[in-house]
Amino acid sequence: MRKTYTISDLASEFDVTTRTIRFYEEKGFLKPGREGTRRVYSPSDRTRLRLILRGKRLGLSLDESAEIVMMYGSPRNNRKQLEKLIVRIREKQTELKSQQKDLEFMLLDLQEAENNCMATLTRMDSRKSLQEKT
Amino acid sequence: MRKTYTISDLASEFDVTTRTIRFYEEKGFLKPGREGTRRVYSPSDRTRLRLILRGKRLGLSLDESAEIVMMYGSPRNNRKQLEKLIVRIREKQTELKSQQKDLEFMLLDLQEAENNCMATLTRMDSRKSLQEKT
DNA sequence: ATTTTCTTTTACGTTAACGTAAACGTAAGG
DNA sequence: CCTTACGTTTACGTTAACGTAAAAGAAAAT
Repeated sequence: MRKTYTISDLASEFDVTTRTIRFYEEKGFLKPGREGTRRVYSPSDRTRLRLILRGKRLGLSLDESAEIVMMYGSPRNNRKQLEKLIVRIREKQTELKSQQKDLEFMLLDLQEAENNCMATLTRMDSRKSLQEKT
Repeated sequence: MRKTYTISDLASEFDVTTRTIRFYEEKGFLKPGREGTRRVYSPSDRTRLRLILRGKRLGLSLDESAEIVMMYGSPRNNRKQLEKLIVRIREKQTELKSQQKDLEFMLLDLQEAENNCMATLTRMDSRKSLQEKT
């Protein structure tokens, strides 16, 4: 028997509100089953949610996130569409790689900032220990 | 003589509107000089803008971006504040490194998606060439 | 049985990050 | 001098991504 999840299972697992999950459904990013009136989420629903949230953490809009999720879920049949999809995938890869660069530079800047702080602290310490010697 | 920039210099260089730049000033992230009524931007203003926009590309809010910019601009005098700053810097570094992980995984997923697409295309090709042989 | 806990739908409210427009000043070019 | 281009402030509008509240049903706990 396949595992399923309630809406609050997912909400607490991913630390979002149920409102958020319902909102994603409204927008068409999730299509859970129903048990009577209650929503029932499959493992694949769960994966989709996880991927959408990952996209969000990277600063993508919901639409962008959802597009990417579609990308790895869709075994297109039509050749034209497949070729278009490949183009979009490569565009996204390029964007993300440029974002990687931004991240690296920001980390370098932060490292430098930290070093400066540490150096200042060290200078304060050495001055203090000099004073103690008097 | 130090170089300066007009608001539209910066707007066109970084591909944002002048409204955006004035908005950042309203929020206190930029404090350009004035020449009469006109805004005059220094190289350091320009750098701040550049860094804020880089933060935005990474999905940070303006406040978060601005906080980071403050981090590498501020030679604090007070020891307590310096220690706090170092803590914040390390927190940010941790966040960004986790974001790096997300990025890597998303790139891997996209690579896999691309491979699948290519494989499908290849299969379509081979079937086509078989048909041509009949 | 009833209180609490979870769920549902519907709908209005909120915040960030600008967009857009009005109404006006100024400076340079023809 | 007039137009054209760029600048200013003020203020209302917009979109995304939910938050929040109301009103009601169902199930689990006491």
